[in-house]
Amino acid sequence: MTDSNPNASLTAPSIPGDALPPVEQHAQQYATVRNAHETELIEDYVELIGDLLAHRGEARAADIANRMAVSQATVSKMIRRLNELELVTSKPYRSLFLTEAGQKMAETSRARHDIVLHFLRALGVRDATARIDAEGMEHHVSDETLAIMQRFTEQQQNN
Amino acid sequence: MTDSNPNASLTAPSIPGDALPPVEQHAQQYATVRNAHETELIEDYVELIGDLLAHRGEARAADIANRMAVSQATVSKMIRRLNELELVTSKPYRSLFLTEAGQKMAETSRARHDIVLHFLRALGVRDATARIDAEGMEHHVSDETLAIMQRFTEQQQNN
DNA sequence: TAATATTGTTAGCCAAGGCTAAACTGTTTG
DNA sequence: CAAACAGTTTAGCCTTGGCTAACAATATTA
Ligand SMILES: [Mn+2]
Ligand SMILES: [Mn+2]
Ligand SMILES: [Mn+2]
Ligand SMILES: [Mn+2]
Repeated sequence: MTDSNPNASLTAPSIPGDALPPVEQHAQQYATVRNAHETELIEDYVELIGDLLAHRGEARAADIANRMAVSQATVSKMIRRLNELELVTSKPYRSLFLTEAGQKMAETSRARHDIVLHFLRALGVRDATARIDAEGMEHHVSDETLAIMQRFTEQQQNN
Repeated sequence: MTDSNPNASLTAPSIPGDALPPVEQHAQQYATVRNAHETELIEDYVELIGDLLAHRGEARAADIANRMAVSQATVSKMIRRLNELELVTSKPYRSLFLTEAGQKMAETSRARHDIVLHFLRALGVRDATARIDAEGMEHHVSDETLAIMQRFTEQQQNN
């Protein structure tokens, strides 16, 4: 620390706000986020495949590419990975289907997604905004928070 | 679609739930999330550096590595990138400092983070859980939702 | 002050998730 | 039924964000 510290205004915290959390707790925050990032794309794919099967009767790679706004090549590579994870089954040039595990993941993800979306709407967020926010938030909401969101939404509807 | 469709239960949607959003809107959801992912780690670093400067007077690479639970090498590489983006200034083996742009980003990110954290606590989420959830959620909350969260928290406190 | 401990950097590796271009398969249609 | 079109796959590239191991610089302390 020199006298020419260019952030002088930050070095003497007159009003330091919340203190920093303990190192271990702080590290846990970031670690949990990194962890979520590893699985979230997988969940989005599986959830979308489930939705396409439910609403359209089939899930084609081209639909996924369009709905996600990524290239078909990207989808193709991801499908290979979903296959390796035994979440989907696929025959070349045919519709995708979900394995047991895939169906389970799709249901769980869809349920979580819906709770977050409905919560945001109950809060007063416009539908289009709520959909965008929910798509990202869903992967970072703990079970505890999820339960609270669900209760909140239900109470809102009983008023 | 063959007769041996293993997801038969999903192909005739008796209760199809919400319909799929229009393709363009759906694509926008995923695109917004991908976009957030590009900047969120940068924001976390800058925000943490600002916090360390405010609360500790200096921001060392080792502190960041400890608080984020990543290796020093990872931090070192990231600092180079923050330097290239002109968000931080650094001399070898010395504390980091934020540029003007860095300070601005730190403030914005911190403010957003706090609004989400305080909102979750106001909702009734336990502090430790709220901190973990906020760390991920903050990057996926629109300005619209953020404003609503802030209003909710204030009203909660006036009761 | 010399030895040791701490801190920071660099090099080289990996996986994930994007992309384009090119090849291949299946479907539709003149 | 052949040609054109649409859908799918593959190959090869890129960036991000992790990692470990080896090395360099600074700080501490015997
Ligand atoms: Mn989802
Ligand atoms: Mn999502
Ligand atoms: Mn933050
Ligand atoms: Mn964060």
